Amino acid sequence: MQRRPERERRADLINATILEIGAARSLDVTTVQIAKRAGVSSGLAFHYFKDKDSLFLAAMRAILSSYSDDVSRMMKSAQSPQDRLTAIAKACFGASSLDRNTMSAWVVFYALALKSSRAKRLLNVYQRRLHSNLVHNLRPLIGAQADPAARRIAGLIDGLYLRCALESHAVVAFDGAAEVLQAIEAECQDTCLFAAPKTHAI
Amino acid sequence: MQRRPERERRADLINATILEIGAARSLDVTTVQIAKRAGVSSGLAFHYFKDKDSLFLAAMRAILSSYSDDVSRMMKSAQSPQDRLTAIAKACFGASSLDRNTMSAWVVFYALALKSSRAKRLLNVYQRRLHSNLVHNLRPLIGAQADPAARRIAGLIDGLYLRCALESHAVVAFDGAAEVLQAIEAECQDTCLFAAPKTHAI
DNA sequence: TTATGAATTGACTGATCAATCAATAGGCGG
DNA sequence: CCGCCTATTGATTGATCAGTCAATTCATAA
Repeated sequence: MQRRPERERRADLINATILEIGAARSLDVTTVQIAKRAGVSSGLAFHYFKDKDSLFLAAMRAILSSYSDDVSRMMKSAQSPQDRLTAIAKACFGASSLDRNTMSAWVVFYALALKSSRAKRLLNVYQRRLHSNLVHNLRPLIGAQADPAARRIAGLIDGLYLRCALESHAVVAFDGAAEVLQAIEAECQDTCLFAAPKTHAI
Repeated sequence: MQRRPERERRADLINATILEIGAARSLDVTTVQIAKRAGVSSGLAFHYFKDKDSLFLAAMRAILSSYSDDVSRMMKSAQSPQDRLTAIAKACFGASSLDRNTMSAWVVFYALALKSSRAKRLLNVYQRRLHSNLVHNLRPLIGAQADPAARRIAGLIDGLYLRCALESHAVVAFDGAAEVLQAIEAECQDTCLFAAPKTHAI
């Protein structure tokens, strides 16, 4: 019985939840499994989280905020709208987002958002941030077309990510970021203001 | 105890399964619920389907083949590649695909495909057919770029559909087909061979 | 050292549900 | 009308699990 501060225990349990969901590739995981993976008893899981749903939502929040951090970090060093769009695309398909457990959990949480309004609300935060990021950086390039174009780019990101997650291959064979950049370039060709930094060929 | 031929009973049960999954917005539906919705006892469901999984897969197959029929029907009357691409986009966001129960079930089945190899195989059939349809009709327009472009368009369709399914509004506010056509147009602008029939403005 | 309270355990409960199966009902040929 | 076969029923079983709680362990301060 090793004692640790609440902060770390919660983190352990959240992490274990993501790992178990990733391993099972669904929400069909028991609290005993999760607790065991975290190295604690099942009772402790309920000590720190009201119920199983709350634990799932905490795990979802963790994934979304880790993604959010990725985006922020990559945007920091970008100067131009073009660079920032590239940063967004790379963050979506960066190493931490492409972790297999994370990908599976993400898809599972998408499905969860269908029935859980709390999960849906979390997803909406992610979606709105992505859309706003895209619009903000597309507007200098294509003006009023930025909004509908951003909708399409965001949809494309989700769709490609979904397909990645469903691929069984251990390593993903194609570069999602490059695909997204290609699409952005296509969207901008009207006014020809966007030129992809380097990655043209897929 | 009303007797009906096997064919119809199976169809009833499959339909009830989709309705229940749609209502619950998840796979958390009991065989008793499904059977009741189909107007039979739970035992009969197991008489016609080996187990619950088989029933789920049958329902998934029904949705995919209904979508497939939509595409075929709409492609029939199309002559040019442009028209056929338009037909594909419209079929994906046509009335029968946008039925709320069907949309929910579709998303749920996507998640199911993560863990069930049988479900994944069904999804692969759909994905390959869509990709092949797209490539076949893009090639006359953009040649060698058809393949990567088709990957993006297919991803966009999945992503937009996913977002549709997550929208809570009873009626979907935006026209997915128009978005897809707009993206196709953007992909073709290099060579300027594609002009959308009419729907430019979203 | 002892007392206090917080962290941790894991056995237990009550509910749920997939799948089974013996019993019944209905159609159909003889 | 009688048997036979199949469709259909629904009570039952056996397993699973979320969540509870009384008991136990540990850290810390007095």
